[in-house]
Amino acid sequence: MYEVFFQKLNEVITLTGEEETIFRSYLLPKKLRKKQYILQEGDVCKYSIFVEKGLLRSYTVNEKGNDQIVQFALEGWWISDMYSFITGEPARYNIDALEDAELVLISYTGMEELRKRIPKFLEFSFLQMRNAYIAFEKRLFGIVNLTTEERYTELMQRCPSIGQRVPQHMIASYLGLTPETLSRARKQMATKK
Amino acid sequence: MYEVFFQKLNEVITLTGEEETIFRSYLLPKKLRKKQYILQEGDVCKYSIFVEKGLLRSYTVNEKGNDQIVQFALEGWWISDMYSFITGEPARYNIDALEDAELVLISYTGMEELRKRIPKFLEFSFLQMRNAYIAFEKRLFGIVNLTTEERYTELMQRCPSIGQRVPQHMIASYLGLTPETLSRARKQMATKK
DNA sequence: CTGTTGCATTGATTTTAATCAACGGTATTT
DNA sequence: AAATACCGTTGATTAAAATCAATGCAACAG
Repeated sequence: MYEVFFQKLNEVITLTGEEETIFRSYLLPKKLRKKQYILQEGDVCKYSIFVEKGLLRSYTVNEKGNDQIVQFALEGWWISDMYSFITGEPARYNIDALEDAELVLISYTGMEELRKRIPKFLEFSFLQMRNAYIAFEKRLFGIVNLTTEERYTELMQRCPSIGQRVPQHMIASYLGLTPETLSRARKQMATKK
Repeated sequence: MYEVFFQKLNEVITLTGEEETIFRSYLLPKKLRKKQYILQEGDVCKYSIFVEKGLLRSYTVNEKGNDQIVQFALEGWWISDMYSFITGEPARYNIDALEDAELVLISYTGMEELRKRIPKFLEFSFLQMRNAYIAFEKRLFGIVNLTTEERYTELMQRCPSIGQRVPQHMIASYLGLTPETLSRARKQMATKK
């Protein structure tokens, strides 16, 4: 159990057997069926979520009733409403499963205790957060500086599996486009080549 | 010296006198005149930069020759090209002073050693990174979900001093707008009220 | 098998912001 | 003090994407 989880952890830090035992006592397994929520807007985000298997997304519903996808999370990725998680305020995002999924949950206090009890995990958390920060920075850069087509191809190169596993209109939403615009952009790209 | 720096640090963690001494040995003071660069696109970002005084910005120049402002940094804020800083690759951003500034620089290895020698600083770095992450998340949310006017007012509320200290066309750039569009939006808002 | 639902595509129209261009005011420089 | 650069505003035009609407297709449920 928790194979992917510990594999990912061990890519960055090396846990002793004892540490791993401590770790396991904080982990909560959770299975999620397609379309099920793990977090709904307005609830407090109690857990930091690690995806062992499957595919999740976080999104908001805008005033017109459209989903605005904030993030996808494949196997080995983390997802949460970070702001709600650390402040305890109601979440602004929904998180649900786009495919049946197996998750590993860690509570806020669980995370705090783990960082205290296993200093290596504090280091992991720092590096993890730094990577997440850089990813956001890149995404922001892309939104400001790249064209629709460039943004789409960038995503497809970075995460080809997203293209296969997620319907196109959700990719459009993630890129901040309407489905129609993405469809036309793809057509453009196909004919250009 | 380094008053603001240690003040900010002590808001989060408490350093002993000895730790502060260690810290000081890693700090590099630097004064910057208005319009001077501390980092230019293509160079490697060698330092994590803390602003003691003054105002910096990071930006890219797009293919049309316009500045695209990524970030402002007021007193007490950190700024760098994080990606270049941790990978050693050439920076994609320029960083320069919008006002005469006093900075505190820490090198990459300096940061690493500090995190090792002073575990509290690792904790600080984690929390700092987490806040930066959340700030980015919010900004991305704003770009996707808020109108031009909402984004502008949000920024002005969050950072009123930016409005006083930064010319409007730079704020437009930060918000991802042309100066003309921001000017018109402001007019709109004024008449609406 | 048949009706329903979700999805991608395409066309026509509207909306929004970018672009191009000009003007007046202010600050800076020499 | 005169010249210059910088800045914000405004108007006219263009370009890009959103919106509205319709169609075809595939998967799925009853």
